[in-house]
Amino acid sequence: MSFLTETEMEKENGAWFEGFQDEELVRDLLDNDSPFFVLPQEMNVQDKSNYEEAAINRLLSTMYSGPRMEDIENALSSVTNWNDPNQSVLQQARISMLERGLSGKIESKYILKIKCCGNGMADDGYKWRKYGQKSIKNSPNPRSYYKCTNPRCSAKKQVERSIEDPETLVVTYEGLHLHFTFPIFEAQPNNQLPQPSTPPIKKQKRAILEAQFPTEETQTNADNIISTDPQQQQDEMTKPQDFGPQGLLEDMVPLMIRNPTSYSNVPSHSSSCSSYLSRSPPASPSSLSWSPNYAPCFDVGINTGIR
DNA sequence: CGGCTTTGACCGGCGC
DNA sequence: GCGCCGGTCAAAGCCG
Repeated sequence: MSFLTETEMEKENGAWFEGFQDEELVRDLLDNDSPFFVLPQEMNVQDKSNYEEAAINRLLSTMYSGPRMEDIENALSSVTNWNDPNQSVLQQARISMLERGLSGKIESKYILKIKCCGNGMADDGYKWRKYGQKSIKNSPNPRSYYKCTNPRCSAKKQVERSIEDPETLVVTYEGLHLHFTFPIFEAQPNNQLPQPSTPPIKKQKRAILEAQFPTEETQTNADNIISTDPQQQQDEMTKPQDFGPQGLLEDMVPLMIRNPTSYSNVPSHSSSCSSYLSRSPPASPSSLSWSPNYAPCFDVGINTGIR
């Protein structure tokens, strides 16, 4: 694929949007603020194919439900270098990603086999809601179906006990934790601010979300979202941790990993979806230690074989 | 009483 | 076309 100029890129993007049901996700992929397009620094831009592949693989592994701690830290600790020539390669990676058909069309699923630890229930950092259970043919164990409780997220997982080893749970993740992809309100380097004619994408997402889940509070704040006050815009864009009053707890998770000390400053109760936030926080400060040691103890949300 | 789980019904895809 | 199977829905029940 040939490189595109910025204008051509926007033109192409417009065409893609028409074909994607989840325009929001596409916007994420095209958003230079997305922490999931952090490229391996050791790679050379000359090696485009590997570079692109690495970027895609990184994105996939991070956006799926079970990000590794290093992925999270690397992604969140990096800031896009707008002068980096690698950015053009980055765009190519995004294009490839889109061409492969993300938006719920990723071919492969993420399958984890987890040795469960007794009857203990662990927590993978996300809150799931069980929506079904089925007996599977040729399997003595039923399969449970879970959806992410975040209303903006379409991530799902299936959990079933391994036939070979009853103590092993097979967790199949499907879909993306989309809410995890835009938690950062990072001030752009060089004090670059978006043109007033192009409001911040993340604010657009808020507007979209709030249109779907309007509340008295969010409706009140809607004025802020569409505000054209330049000073206000600048304030919003330069606040590094501006989640806005509608920030969901899960939005805060990556940020807290990155900057735990600021956690206490985060609004503790305000959401465009009360039913979601009324649940226990999926990542309380104590559970934020997404360390490799913690990872094996997933909350598979399945009763230990006895129903 | 609200949120969550359970569980049977329903639906669509696929193979015969 | 039909039946099987896996995935989803939604009403009812349970629980804190």
